[in-house]
Amino acid sequence: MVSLTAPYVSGFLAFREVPFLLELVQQLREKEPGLMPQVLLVDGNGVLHHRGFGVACHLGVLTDLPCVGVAKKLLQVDGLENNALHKEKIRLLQTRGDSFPLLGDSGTVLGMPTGQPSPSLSQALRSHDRSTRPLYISVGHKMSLEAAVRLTCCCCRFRIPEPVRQADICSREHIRKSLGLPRPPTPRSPTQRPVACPRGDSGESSGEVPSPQRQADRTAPGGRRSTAQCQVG
DNA sequence: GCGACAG
DNA sequence: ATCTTGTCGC
Repeated sequence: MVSLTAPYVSGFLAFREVPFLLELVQQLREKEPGLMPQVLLVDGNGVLHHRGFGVACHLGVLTDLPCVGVAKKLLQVDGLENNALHKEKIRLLQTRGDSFPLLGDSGTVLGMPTGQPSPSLSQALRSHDRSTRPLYISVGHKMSLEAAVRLTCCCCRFRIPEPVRQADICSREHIRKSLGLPRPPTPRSPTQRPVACPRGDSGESSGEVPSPQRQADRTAPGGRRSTAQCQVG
């Protein structure tokens, strides 16, 4: 268990969570180097960020590991807006793997279309056939956007890539146990449905690095969870 | 009152 | 993130 002290401030997520994530990676390096992931899926943004340096970049630099930013909501920066046009583009994402580029005003680019070469850095991705809401993938560290999008999609059994999802589930369970709280009901959300995985290739292997976090303010809202993950390409 | 708001 | 309410699919 850890206790987060820094408050959550949009644009400064890394300053709240990175110290704990970094500590976990370092512990892994020291105690279980064989389990060191080749890449981290980070719950948050990479270069899709106010200053082009979100938590996925932050963690990537500090760990020297390839990192992918996997956000569940669009961070509206650099002119990017979750407006009608954006929603229409989302609507046009038909199947798993479909994506479109997120182009910021700065021209510096934050995204590009799947498969097409361009200096883009982030994309809205339909991660699952049965999920309407996209994921917002951005380069974190040492990875191309194309690879980041493909990897993320390959990790999705449901909307949220399994490494992130499992870290989330496991950390919540850990907190629940440690607090002796009653079981939260299993919500039948209209969002996620059990469907098939991407591919059934033989050479599959994936490790998981749950990174539980928490905060312990009495009245303050915001029980925390996990973030980083790994996956073999 | 309204929009923003990674987690 | 968390919380509610409502809908739909299995």
